[in-house]
Amino acid sequence: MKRHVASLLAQALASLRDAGGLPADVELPEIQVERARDRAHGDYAANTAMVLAKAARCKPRDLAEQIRAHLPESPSIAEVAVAGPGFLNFTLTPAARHEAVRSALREGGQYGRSQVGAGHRIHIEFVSANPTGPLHVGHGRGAAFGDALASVLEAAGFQVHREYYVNDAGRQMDILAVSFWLRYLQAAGEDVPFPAKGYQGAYITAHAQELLEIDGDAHVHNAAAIIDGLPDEASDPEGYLDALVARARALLDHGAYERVLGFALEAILGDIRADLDAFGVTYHQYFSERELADNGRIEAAVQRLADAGYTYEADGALWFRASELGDDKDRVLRRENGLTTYFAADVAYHLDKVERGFDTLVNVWGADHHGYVPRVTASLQALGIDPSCLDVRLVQFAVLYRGGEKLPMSTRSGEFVTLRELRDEVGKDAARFFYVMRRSEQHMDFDLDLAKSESADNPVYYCQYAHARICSVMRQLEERGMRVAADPEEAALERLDAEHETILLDLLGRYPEVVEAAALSREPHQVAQYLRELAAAFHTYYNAVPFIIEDAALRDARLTLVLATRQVLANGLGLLGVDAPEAM
RNA sequence: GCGCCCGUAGCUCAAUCGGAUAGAGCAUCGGCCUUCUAAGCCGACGGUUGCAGGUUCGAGUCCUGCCGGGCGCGCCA
Repeated sequence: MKRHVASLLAQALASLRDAGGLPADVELPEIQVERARDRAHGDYAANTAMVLAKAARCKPRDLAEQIRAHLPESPSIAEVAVAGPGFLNFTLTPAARHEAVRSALREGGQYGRSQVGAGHRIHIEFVSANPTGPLHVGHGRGAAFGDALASVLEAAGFQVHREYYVNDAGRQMDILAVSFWLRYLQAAGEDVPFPAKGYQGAYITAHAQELLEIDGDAHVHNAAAIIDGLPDEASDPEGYLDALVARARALLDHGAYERVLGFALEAILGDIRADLDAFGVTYHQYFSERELADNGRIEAAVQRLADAGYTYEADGALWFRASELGDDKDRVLRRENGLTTYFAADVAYHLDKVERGFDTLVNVWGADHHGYVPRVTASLQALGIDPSCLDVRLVQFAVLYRGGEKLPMSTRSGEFVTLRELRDEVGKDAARFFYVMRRSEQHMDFDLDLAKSESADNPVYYCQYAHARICSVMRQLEERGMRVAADPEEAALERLDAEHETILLDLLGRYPEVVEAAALSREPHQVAQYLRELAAAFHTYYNAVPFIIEDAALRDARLTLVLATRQVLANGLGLLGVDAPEAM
């Protein structure tokens, strides 16, 4: 409908220009049509006349009048008015308003979906937490946001690929393997000390026990052979850890080291997948950094940067000239010890995404990674790729509150709330809705007590209750031996003239525009905001007007409206990964 | 010190590419269940959009400078 109005305006401008009402050389602006914020301003408003007034050397309101006079007739538009400083306000005909209800019921789960993104292939990478421990609440917002955004993009017709980048290479994997092995040895009865810098979590101990049950004592070495000759841990904890890794590699031969590492990785990644699954988050692909390295893709990417003339050697390392492309400083690609950096892998990863044919790359990152954006952008540019294809969505952390108290969050001390604990406490639906309710760049306070509360204060229940209430109305209807006339096309929607009904009709018609806007601006919170508004409009209507009444035609009209509302609630909640229950 | 994000009602947050009188919820106060779920509804109160300039028909939104909060500034990932 919005596009329809825009096209009417475009025709009017062309016709006005042909008639000499506009200078022939004037450049016609992009037509901007927006939903009127105020009902008194009709349904749609256009600022065309104000934008064009200066170039046309004409007063905005006069120009608006001329445009209005040249607007073609439309069966959807009841009235066009010039208002304020020069707005053109369009009011829809009742029939056009009713179309939303009929479309929602005709299209069902498809209502609100569009094709604006057709032809585009979007790669969206989110969460990508290191596979060294369980997901915590810091990852939760990225998960909820990324998944909802992917769904919203799909609804707008984009072809979306959801991916999790697994950092399963490098030193942290060695530390994981050693931590895991030591816990395994302890489970087997060996008295080995556990390093302070190892991964301390109980999840390691639990999975190490599983390895012992499966592989038996195949990887057991006595404690003395492991510790003898290692440097002093207290004076150099990192060096101690590296020596421990070297010792483990030496003792665990014939692939045993890889076995332990692989087992640890699979176990932890399995936990992460299970958590995400229970959170309603799914991926098309888990992309392994190690495979990238094993396939020579990292070396190839580094070589491409070198070929492009963007590298140099200094201090024994290979550097990328990031500072020539907008970054603060140059960045190391290959260290003095010959190993490539995490950044080098990331260059290769982004190059790989582009080579897989995606025209847009969306990265959902924690806000603490923002300093990393310029160097990735620079690398794309150096590789001859237009960096505007990359959109990094920075997600701010949410601070959890319980009983008015801020919950401590520190990864270092292991004092973090896991995503699983959050889900156990407030449920998947509340967690997901709360996370996407706010703009991702906005710092957020997450009130656990509120998310748990079964009250009107809780926006999740508020929206879900609206859906459940409609289901309840339908059950009541059936109990009284009535049904809604089967064909919504036949419903006498012209009987819906109460203010509450007009508001609801209006909101239902807006839904496709909300989804489209949320997709194009990549802001899924717009859907959450809309759903609260829709639920509020429904609850108001419910309290003001009885649905199950004697007048069959009016009853059918109202119930048809209500059924369409239920459909839109379900569709919108679905995009956010929140269930739409039939009863509370 | 430099860079990025944020600052909107007492609190948590919205505000459609720069659009018309800045909106919700909570809290506070006052109403509404014999009637489709009160997990709901109605009303009242509440604002110099951190401060000062600038850009223009029009600024919460864009630019500059301050103030305040968060994050980042490794041959870690």
